[in-house]
Amino acid sequence: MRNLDHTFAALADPTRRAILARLALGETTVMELAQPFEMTQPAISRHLKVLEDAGLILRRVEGTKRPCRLAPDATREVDAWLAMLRKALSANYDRLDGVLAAMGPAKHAKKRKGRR
Amino acid sequence: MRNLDHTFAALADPTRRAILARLALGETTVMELAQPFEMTQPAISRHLKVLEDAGLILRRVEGTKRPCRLAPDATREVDAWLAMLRKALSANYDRLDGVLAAMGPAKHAKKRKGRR
DNA sequence: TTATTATATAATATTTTAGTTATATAACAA
DNA sequence: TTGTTATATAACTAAAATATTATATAATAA
Repeated sequence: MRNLDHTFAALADPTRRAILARLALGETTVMELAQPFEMTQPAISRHLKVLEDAGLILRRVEGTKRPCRLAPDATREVDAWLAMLRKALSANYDRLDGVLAAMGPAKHAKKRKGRR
Repeated sequence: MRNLDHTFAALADPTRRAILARLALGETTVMELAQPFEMTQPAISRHLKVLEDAGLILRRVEGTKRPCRLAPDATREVDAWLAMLRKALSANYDRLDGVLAAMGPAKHAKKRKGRR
């Protein structure tokens, strides 16, 4: 799951998320991406490399430009992993639900030693 | 969106994802969490703090123990953000679909200057 | 050819992260 | 009270990430 590391890490940076949000509107060049940020062009190039390595964007060559776009299956792995968590959460919720139902009202004091 | 930073960053570490996967099975203590890892207890405590700050887990006090569990709405913000991306991706896909349909077969050479 | 444009890469400084050991604290057991 | 258990915190180190400036490269324009 080495790649989940990269993908989540790539998503953890606000500049990179902003870049992705911009790319959600469609393909653009590096310069165009860099413009709204108070950051040098090399910094943006590095961010793009991180996004590319994470599998979040694709780049093609067009003359001297390198237009970027979202990778079609960008969030697939991440989605799968989060789905696991969500499933666990709803399972836990159901379990709690069952426990509460089984206990009925006002039968809360169980054998646990501590306070609650 | 400061918190998205924290949540994604927390998810970027394999140890922390393993901890979450373990918690998906149910609440446990710090020691129990630490056991499968080749890592000291303080290291695990720090990971737990990161997860807590990211809103991914909750902790309660039970005597000398601090049982952890998944936060019920752990992935909510993250899910929302990723949903935005997915939506954009499918929109882009539909758009491409439309373009291809409009072009019909074998009418690919458009006005763009470069090779393709 | 030479200049310009769009982008990448290298060297470097700064900050952040992740781990370690040592130590503190609070609850429990004896 | 004293020792033990479960966990947290501090001090520190090492490694990784982020940004900067300076420079390289490759395509286009003149």
